[in-house]
Amino acid sequence: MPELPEVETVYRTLEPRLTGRVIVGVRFASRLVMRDDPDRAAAQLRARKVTGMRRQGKFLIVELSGGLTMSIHLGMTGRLLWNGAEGPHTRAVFELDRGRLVYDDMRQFGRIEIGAARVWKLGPDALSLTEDEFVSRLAVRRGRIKPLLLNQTFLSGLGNIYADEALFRARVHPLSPAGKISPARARRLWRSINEVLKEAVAGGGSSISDYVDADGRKGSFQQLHRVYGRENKRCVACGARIRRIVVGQRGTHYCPRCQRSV
DNA sequence: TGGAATGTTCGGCT
DNA sequence: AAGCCGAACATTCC
Repeated sequence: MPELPEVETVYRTLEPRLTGRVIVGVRFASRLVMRDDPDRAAAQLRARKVTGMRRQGKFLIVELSGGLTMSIHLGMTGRLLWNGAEGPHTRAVFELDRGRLVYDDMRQFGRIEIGAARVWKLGPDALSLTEDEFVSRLAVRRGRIKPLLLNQTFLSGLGNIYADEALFRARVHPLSPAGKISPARARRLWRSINEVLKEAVAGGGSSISDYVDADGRKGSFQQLHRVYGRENKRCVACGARIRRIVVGQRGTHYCPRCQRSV
């Protein structure tokens, strides 16, 4: 479900509802999603006020009174639903003084943690990194560009969909050695990343299978994907067949005619 | 039945 | 050290 645009959309729909609310009760229903002692974690959260919220990469960070922080990663199928109904995959419920927040996660790859330990390890957010910074960080890298874009310590927020979409827009082959991409093309890639992320946020994210925002609404950006999920379809730019290969164990979609700079 | 799915982490190897 | 690979995590869908 969640790459930067989807998490940003959840953030935007949730932040106005959550800020200022007081947590009156917490229930964790999964030891996978909450790895610490769930009773202890619930006790730590209870009676705290939400003082603010932010997003870094694919993490949502909830700031609480008393200096406590809770970080939430939606994994692959996590959903945060404002006043949502509980279902078979509900893994946590936060009761607030007004309203409730339901965390639903079919595959349970998501995590809710007290503190922000994993957030400190992230690289710069994909939407806050400057063009010059991106180009210089890229130049010293040895590996291939696609796995690098998915590496959250290099850049945080990009996932499989937007990595493929950004590479297509910049006409960069996913197997290109990152350090050998010319500065001009690296700048174009930075602009493509920014462009596709901002357009996706404007479209409310991509709903491939089950992503919805905190109000249960689907995104629309999947309709504008140019390569992701379009294997064997015509390239929107040149008409060639979109190809799917596996890179770093992830399905990777690209146009063999447009993306030649290996 | 096998494979794939918007993600991350860990161990092993070079 | 960096980077690559495979496996693992859990569940559903085609």
